[in-house]
Amino acid sequence: MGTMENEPTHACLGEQHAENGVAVQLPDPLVCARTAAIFRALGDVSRLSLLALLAQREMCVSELTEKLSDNLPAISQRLKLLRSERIVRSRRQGKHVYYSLADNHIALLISNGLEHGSEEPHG
Amino acid sequence: MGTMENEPTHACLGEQHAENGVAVQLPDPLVCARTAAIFRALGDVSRLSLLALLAQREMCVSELTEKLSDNLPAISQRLKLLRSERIVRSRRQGKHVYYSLADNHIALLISNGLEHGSEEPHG
DNA sequence: CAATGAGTTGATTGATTGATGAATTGATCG
DNA sequence: CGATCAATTCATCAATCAATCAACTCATTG
Repeated sequence: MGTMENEPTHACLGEQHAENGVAVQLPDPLVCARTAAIFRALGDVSRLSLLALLAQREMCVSELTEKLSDNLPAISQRLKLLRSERIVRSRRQGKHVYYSLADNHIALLISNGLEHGSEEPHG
Repeated sequence: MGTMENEPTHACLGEQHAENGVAVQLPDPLVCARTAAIFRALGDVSRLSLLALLAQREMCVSELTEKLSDNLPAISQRLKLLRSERIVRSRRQGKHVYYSLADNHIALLISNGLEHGSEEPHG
């Protein structure tokens, strides 16, 4: 819109904000982007349910379909998205394609999240 | 399997899927829903950048606005959403409202995520 | 109590995104 | 090879979501 580039609408006029003397460092935009992408991928009930199963053991698409009482193309779509974010890995064996969590870091992220979700009293 | 209700489009016909003999337990839908909501809230670059700042120390809305070079209403909106998910807490002091991460569990979730996002080579 | 600065709320709009089902590929076996 | 089961891909449509800005609240100060 304006030629005024990036002018903040509001700001504490002239106030010094380092009240406690501790300077903060801006997060790396690239790191934030990658991390947010992962969180976004985990932030869907269907996908998270799927991952909660894969956190227990490797499973093929049809078994996931069966356990989640959903249709196979839907599961496959979700797995594709999760694989594009390197959250799951796939391995073909005959007619079946087996999926598992990509690494232990992801497994921890998921179990920590689920733990938090379990503990929450309510709201 | 009795009636036609909820018939999956595809399934491994008659195959036994517990090849390794380990039964999986379905995740609690309520836990999944709450956890997914938290992950979804973390899964946005603007919100995550904001949280990365709050992970360092408590800050008021204007300081966040300044550090993130954004406009105040936008920041406030994001904080509102994060507060509704109990990810941040707010505390008023005079004209200023100070925000911080809601609890240590959330702080860990965020720092673990960012750590993962830093390590990833790329693709 | 008027003025000002800090923050919130509400409504609208544009962009993402997830669900769905048909068509396609890949693999095994008779 | 042709049949069949497993899985992926593609395109469309509806629902969700984030940005934006004006209007409003709340607290302080002159």
